[in-house]
Amino acid sequence: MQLYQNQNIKIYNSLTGEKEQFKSIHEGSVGMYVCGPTVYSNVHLGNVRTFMSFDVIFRYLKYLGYKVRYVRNITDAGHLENDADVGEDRIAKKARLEEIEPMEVVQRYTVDFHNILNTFNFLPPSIEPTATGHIIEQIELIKTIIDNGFAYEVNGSVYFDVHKYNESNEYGILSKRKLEDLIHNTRELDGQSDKKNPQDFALWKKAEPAHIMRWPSPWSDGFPGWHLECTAMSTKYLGEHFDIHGGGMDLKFPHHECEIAQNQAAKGKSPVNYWMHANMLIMNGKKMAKSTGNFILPNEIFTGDNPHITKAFTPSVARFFMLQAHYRSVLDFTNDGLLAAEKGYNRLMEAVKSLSELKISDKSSIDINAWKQKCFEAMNDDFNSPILIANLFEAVKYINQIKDGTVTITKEDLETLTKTINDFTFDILGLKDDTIQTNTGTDKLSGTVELLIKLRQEARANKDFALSDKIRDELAEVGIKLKDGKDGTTFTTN
RNA sequence: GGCGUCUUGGCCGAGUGGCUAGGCAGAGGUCUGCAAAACCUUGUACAGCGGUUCGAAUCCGCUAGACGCCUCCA
Repeated sequence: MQLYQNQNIKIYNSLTGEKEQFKSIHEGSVGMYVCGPTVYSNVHLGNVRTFMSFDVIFRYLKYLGYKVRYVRNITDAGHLENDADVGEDRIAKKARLEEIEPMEVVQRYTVDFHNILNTFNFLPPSIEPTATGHIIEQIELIKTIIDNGFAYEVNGSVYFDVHKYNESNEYGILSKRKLEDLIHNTRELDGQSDKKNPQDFALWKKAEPAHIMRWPSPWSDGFPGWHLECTAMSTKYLGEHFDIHGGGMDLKFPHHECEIAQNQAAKGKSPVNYWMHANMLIMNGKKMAKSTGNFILPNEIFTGDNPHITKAFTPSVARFFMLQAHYRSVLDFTNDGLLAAEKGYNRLMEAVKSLSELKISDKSSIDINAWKQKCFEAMNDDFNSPILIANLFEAVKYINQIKDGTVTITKEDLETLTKTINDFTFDILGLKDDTIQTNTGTDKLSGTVELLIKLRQEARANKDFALSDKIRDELAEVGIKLKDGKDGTTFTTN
């Protein structure tokens, strides 16, 4: 008996606009595809938030006992900077600017991406396929779409015929757009496009002579269209029809819309049961943009080296901060928000650490099993991590009250509490305890401060408060804070 | 211009047609030589205007504002 058999998960499906009961296609298994990054620059903090949302979803589904195959791709083939028919591909552009090979660009930023995600304690996906590793699959897919009459070749390039597709299918079904509206609102092109209609999108592009990333195909030496890779790779690893497809809100149109169209055109079926879209991360109330300076790199959070924050924050604090907001809400990244999150996070960690010291009683005055079920229900309700965190703080209060003796707990309930809070905090939310370690007496600084603490203790015993306060204040000046607790004095550095 | 989302107390941020979200800050208290820390208790709310309803912050309409997409983006 797996946990998931007792839990009713509801997922907000972007396709229908409603929360729906989750039921996997194959009993006990879940296939989930998430659009990964294009590796042409350092990973954006907004990317981190999106992938974090799906990391938590992945963790929860696994925790419930599902066998989850989580596929997240790396887009390493260059794609054009715009959907008009011209422009440079972004990886090639970066390669030119930095005077390195396109594949060096790809390698550099793939490594950066993995480093940052590791720092944030992400679980690796089950499969992380690359676009350039699936050129053959993409070419085969194009052939099928051409054979089915939904694509045409012009001058070595192949385009998806959106108008033709719309006659028998619904282009815009996901993003709630109408083709006629799109036609009216499309900006004028310069007339140099090979497309029949501006709404058509490229499945294959013939490469200009200077273009380095190129592959042979029946139509030309060229490269695949951006939307195609996800269709090819999701189909290869999850099948023509799978459970969950996720990504950032901004991918809804045109990217995911085109994926649906490609799948319908090639296989005659909609690819996905549940479409999930994570909302945007903004900063100080505005869109993050390098150009305006309203921008922060993930790494700068850990070093504090950015004008928008006043200090460094640990990865878990940043993670905790993000998970305090629901994945479908816009989240405003601010220094004050981080500061508040840090305090809350520390309080949670302190409580978790003190679980082993709690005294047990014959009776419990609190209902731990009801509390535990509330934790599950929070996650069952469209992966509501903020509600889960609120529940965790309810447990923090219990823990402190048990310490105070105003609440009692039995041995069995304490075991349930301990397991549940640990599972949800660390396994499901993916937090780590990276609170500042108090002294352990293992290094020279600790030994020295321990000595001062002892001297202060003696001064206090002798009522020499002038000396004891001097020790405390001057240590504080060099950044060592003393904390007087019930079991003696500890210190923290900053 | 088109499409869509959102507007909650000092700040962040959940949620529901009638019942405490939670965190941070503030206030009161416990502890302390004093403080800090820690812990306990606790006030303040649903953008504005109409409507539906026995009852709406929660549903509908209008107004104002914010954001996103429509062009590469998670």
